[in-house]
Amino acid sequence: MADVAARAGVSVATVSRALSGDRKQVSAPVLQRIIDAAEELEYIPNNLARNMRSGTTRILGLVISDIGNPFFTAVARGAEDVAQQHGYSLVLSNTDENPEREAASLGVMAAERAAGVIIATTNENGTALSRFRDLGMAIVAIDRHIADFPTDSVVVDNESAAYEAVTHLVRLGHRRIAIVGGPSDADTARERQRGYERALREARIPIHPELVCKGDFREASGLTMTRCLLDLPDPPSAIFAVNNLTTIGMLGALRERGVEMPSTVSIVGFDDIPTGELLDPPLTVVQQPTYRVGTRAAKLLIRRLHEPTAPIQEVVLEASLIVRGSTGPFQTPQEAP
Amino acid sequence: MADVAARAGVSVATVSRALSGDRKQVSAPVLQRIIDAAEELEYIPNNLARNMRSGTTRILGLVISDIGNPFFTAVARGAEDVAQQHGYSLVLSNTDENPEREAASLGVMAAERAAGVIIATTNENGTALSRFRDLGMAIVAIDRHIADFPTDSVVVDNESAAYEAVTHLVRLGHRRIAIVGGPSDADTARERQRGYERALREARIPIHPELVCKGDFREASGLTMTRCLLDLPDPPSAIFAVNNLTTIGMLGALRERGVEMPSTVSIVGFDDIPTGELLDPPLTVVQQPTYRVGTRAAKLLIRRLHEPTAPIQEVVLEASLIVRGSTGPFQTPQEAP
DNA sequence: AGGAACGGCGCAACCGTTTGCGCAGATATC
DNA sequence: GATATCTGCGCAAACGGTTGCGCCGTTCCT
Repeated sequence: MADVAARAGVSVATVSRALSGDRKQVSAPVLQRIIDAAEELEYIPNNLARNMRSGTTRILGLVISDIGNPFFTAVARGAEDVAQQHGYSLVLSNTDENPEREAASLGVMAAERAAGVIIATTNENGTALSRFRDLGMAIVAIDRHIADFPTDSVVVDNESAAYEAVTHLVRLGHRRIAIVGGPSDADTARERQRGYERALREARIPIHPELVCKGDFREASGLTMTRCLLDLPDPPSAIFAVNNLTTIGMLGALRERGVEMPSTVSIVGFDDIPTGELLDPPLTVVQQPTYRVGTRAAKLLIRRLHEPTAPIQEVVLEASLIVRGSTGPFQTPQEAP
Repeated sequence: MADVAARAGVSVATVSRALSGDRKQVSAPVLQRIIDAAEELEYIPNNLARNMRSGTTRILGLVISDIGNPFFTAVARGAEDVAQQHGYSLVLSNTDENPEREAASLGVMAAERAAGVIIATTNENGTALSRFRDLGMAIVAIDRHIADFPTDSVVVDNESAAYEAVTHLVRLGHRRIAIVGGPSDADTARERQRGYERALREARIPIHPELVCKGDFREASGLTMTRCLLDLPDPPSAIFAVNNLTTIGMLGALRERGVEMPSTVSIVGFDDIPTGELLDPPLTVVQQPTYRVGTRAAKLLIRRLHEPTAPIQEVVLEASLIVRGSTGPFQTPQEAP
């Protein structure tokens, strides 16, 4: 900047004002000289210095378990799009659901003086999180709420969506409907199970404990839980899988056993998988507005940066049931080939 | 930091040395006092200031077309893993193959004083790129080389992989083998086509121009090109699709026309798709070591940061053909049902 | 015992911007 | 024509660390 100032024959203060401060404070001819000089010198402002002065950056953190999970991939894309539009950068951090890595990530964000973070927390370290809020960092929770304290958040109406999915199965005549669930410490898993239970209750179908499985949202757990269900003396005629990876594991188990969809068993998954409609049969799923989760979260975060005292906002997005080929009318085992 | 210094009864210089400088320059008792003080005050060092002094950051840029593309998702995951291991942060930027957005992204990285960038370039703005190299930013090219100047890079041996894929089809007895290609300004597309041609030439199969299509690596182009091929008076018995999105589009076209794999047409795709083995039939693909592309690129970049004058290194990774169910022996049309 | 070498610490300059304040000259006000 | 107001710009102090240099006290060597 000193070079630019010298070349334009003014002080650095004036250059600063011309390039980023009040343009009204500098006269037209001088402004032009400065712009030309900056151009010729290929001047690139140093954000480090700028940010140090202002005490904050235009960096947003995205702390998630795994960018490889299609859900988070779409979230990341959405968040980055709006961040870029508003002149922010997005830094990515994968935690693999590991609370220590999550805490470390937040530490990095704090050291880097990120303006705020979007986080899908493991919820096992509210203390670490609250420390960073106390530091003045803006926080937006996605997918799951943060246990101990309220923040801006954008979540999906899991209960309604699960209810709708299971009701769809009920209407097709199924009565032995299993749920291949998630970890009970994740509120998303609990909400989806609640939707499952409400749908059955409303249909006056008893809830059989042996049809209610709990896993860890990973592919392997979907595989093993489905095997267990198929080994039951009276296996379910329909299965509801509570997340995308679980669904993929489940499909593996069905293929392994040669079980046919939807004739032998109907399948509905929560959260779409990338090639869901190319599968045979195409998968019936609850489709989450993943991209919009990302965009809304980023918008919420940026809004909070501008209005730190605005009331806390909780955005609930609706998921929608996409009926494709993996669900069909109940057939008694005798009917099946 | 001044607070910590006051509490420990030393100068800020000593605190700095204790916390990040030469630990040997500070005595054990003082060191302990400083560490305790920092702990109690919940001191978080300000990287902005630290970086401003040193003139560089521990931020790595990842500039790609779309994190939603499974190829880049895996690359990002790999890169972030090694970045995190080495204490770097990864900032993400999607360009959608738009040269202007690419240039803008690089501008942001430069302003943010990123230590280096990993980039899959559109190659339409060598000038913008070279400017940033001249600025002293380390650059690692992935997937594609950078047109005008040499840099560290990690690419896949596209030609050999394509050759292997097409040779696989030849060995199965296919002679009318089509290629659903990419844009000719992408060297990955050209290399894959070269592998295709070499395989045919070696098998003494003439190259029919009507079986050589060119698209833009997107799903829609895979769809339309495949339709054209199927409409041919003498349609191909096997198709080689040059990237993952193209393959997905192709599958859509085949399903739409009710064409069966592998009996009517054999399919091999370049670059695996997430649920490739769950499809019916499971897809035969050339599997790229995507995650390793990311890790190697990040390692290369970090190495260069430590040894700026090291000779330029070009890493070529091998892809491998995964034979699954979508390719089978050639059957004359009469044989097919 | 006197000087050299060394270990441990503080002083102060520096990194590149932003911004409050002050100053000079031009313009408006009475 | 003197005073008040405004406009355009420079001076210099921050922001929060790092680091070369120098000072002091101790230990080691002869």
